[in-house]
Amino acid sequence: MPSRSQSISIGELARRTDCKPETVRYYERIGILRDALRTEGGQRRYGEDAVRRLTFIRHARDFGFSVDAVRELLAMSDQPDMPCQEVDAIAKHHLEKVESRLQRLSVLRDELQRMVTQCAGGKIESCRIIEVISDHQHCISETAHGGAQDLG
Amino acid sequence: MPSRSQSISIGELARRTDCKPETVRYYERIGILRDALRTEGGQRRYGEDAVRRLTFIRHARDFGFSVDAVRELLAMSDQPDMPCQEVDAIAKHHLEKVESRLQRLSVLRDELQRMVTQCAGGKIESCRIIEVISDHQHCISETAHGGAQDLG
DNA sequence: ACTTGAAGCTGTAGCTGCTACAAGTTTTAC
DNA sequence: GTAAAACTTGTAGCAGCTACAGCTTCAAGT
Repeated sequence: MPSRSQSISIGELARRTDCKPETVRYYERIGILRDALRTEGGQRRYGEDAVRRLTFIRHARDFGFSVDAVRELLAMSDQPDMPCQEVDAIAKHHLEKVESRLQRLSVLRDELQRMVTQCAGGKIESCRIIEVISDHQHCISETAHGGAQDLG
Repeated sequence: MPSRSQSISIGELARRTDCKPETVRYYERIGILRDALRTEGGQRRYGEDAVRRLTFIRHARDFGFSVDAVRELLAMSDQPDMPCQEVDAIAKHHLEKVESRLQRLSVLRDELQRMVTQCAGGKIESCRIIEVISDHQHCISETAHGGAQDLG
């Protein structure tokens, strides 16, 4: 059983784990945070265990693990006696994805760098950037770059 | 005026630009592809100009430009007499985003690499990976890694 | 000319991972 | 006791497509 004192409000939990109350409710809805205890008036109250669990979730998300991966990691961390091969596999798989993304992004960077430096600053008609986008022939790599979504 | 022969079907257009008919319709709906001519029966028919425009769009997307950026780039490429400063600005801005993303991803890779290599392969209880995710103290960088979404 | 099957049409819902309302209720502090 | 802050649920929105369902049209073969 978790700690006796279930006195943390959703707002405080959010503050302590650097996220928003909406996100906490979202995690509850999709089932990676357990349903919270409620006050008589129906508000959620949490204990320290929830802080730990949510910290884990947020941290794993920071590492770029998908919510599904986080779900698996959580399930595993709830089974401390099991061997950690699967944890290892998930992490390695993720690492591979990060590495391949890194590869593609750096090709992209080179391509962009090249096209920016080659722009002579004249008319659009003769702009190197527009030219390169118009015609893949101008690219270094023959294959698609694979996009670069979510660069926020 | 574009070419006289508007005889390319949406499927063929999609094939020639390496995307799907749904995507073409989507681009039309959001207004970056002009409304196509229609057969009597209501099917879309395109000319070579549409192939060029869609190629531009897809290629710009491959470079990671957002749809909004693509919209601006298209508007500019339609004005060949204008100076290309703005094109340049968009590309540079994008390059910066790619570079900062690269930075963060490589920090992430190092972190992941470290945690994978340190995993001794025992029980979850003592698994380095779970440990690191649980406690940010174990990380090299003090700040958040910023996520690594969409690594597909 | 007729049939068949592929390809097209519209409209809507789904994906990820939240975020942002609106309209009402509860808690907290004074 | 009251006012403000924080909470509640439910729903819709973001990007950039993708995937249906249920129907229509087109192109090719006979």
